[in-house]
Amino acid sequence: MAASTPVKGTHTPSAGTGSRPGGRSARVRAAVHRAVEELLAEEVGDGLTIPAVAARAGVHATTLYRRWGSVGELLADAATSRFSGDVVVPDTGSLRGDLQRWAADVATDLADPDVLALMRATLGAGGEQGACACRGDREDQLAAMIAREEARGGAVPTVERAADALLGPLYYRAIFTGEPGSPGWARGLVDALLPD
Amino acid sequence: MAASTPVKGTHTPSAGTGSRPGGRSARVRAAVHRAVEELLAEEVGDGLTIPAVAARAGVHATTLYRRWGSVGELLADAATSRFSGDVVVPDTGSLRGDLQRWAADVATDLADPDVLALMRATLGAGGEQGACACRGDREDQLAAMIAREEARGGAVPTVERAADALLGPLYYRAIFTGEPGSPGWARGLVDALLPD
DNA sequence: GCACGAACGCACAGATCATTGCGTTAGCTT
DNA sequence: AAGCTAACGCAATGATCTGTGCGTTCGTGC
Repeated sequence: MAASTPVKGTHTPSAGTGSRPGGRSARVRAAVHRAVEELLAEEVGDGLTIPAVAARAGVHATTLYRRWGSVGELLADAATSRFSGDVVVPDTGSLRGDLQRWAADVATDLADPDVLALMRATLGAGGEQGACACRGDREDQLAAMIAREEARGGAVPTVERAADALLGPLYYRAIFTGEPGSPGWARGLVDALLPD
Repeated sequence: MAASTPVKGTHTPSAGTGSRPGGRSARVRAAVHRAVEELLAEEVGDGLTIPAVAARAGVHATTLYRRWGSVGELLADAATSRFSGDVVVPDTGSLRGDLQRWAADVATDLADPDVLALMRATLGAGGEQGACACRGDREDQLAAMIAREEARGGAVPTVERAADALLGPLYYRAIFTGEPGSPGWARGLVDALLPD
């Protein structure tokens, strides 16, 4: 590993489903993802290794080495699977209502210690790719709500500004401080963003 | 490591200077910290191991195992050392000026890929302790600037609100998106926080 | 200067991880 | 229903990491 990363090119790195989405592959993938979350919840944190995950999942370690190659890619895959489609975009009729509801949902999600552990581990081992996986499609959801309000003819902030004012504090609190924000606090962020 | 963490209690975990702050210990500590940053800059990322750090620092691996015990504590220590006292609190005479200057400095600091790699690795392996180490004393600096303005008799936001509006976006962009914010963008955050 | 003790270097051993080759199972195709 | 092939289980092996005991070096206090 010191000299140069060997550029292993032919195992499905992040696709996951592969070319054969059939029963067994999907079953193994689900079991592995669950094992990752369970082990991280038990604060093994540092020493999350391929053999440990394999043992917990009831799968041979060889399979993990072949399908994912490293804990970094494994965590990135698990994070992608966990953070996609877990929060639905609300539709309350007003931008403020949508954002408040959505921010509260995100805050609740980020308050889960298991989610936090998964995010931290993914950030550490997954590098750039893993970091983006933790965002999931939340910027897209934000953009969707703003676009809908704009279609209604309302005054809207830019997506960038909204991400700064909402996702920034939400993720910062969850990751860097011991205490993640409450849903009520998250709704307050929306009030700070939108003009009174 | 599967059974139970052995509760090693008697090595200085995060103090660093220890009971003998003399020449050699400090020299070793500095060399190790530099080695950590160098290795992380070379995107070893995942496989940052004690032996690798030791070899790079020109120190025996035994020393690292004894002083730090694990990569998590080592990274937390390195992060503490790196993120303490690197940004000075400006004094421009106005809160807006102070915050703009300070936010721009933080943004510049967070734009360094080496700093990013150190933060990501620390978050992953250092757990809660490492995560807080990445904040350094930035909330304190924020509080200091706000307290000074308050002593001048100006209207000030709460420290909590300022952290949400400034540190949140700054850290979120740096960690979760590929592109860290520019100093100009950081100054814009201050304008969004303070009333016109 | 001199003694004391903490921190380090060294060599060794146990454990765990990473990787490969081959046989077997199970899902897809016709 | 039968063949084909991807994906998995299994066992073995080399590499790397983790931890320990002992002698040595260097910083600190007298």
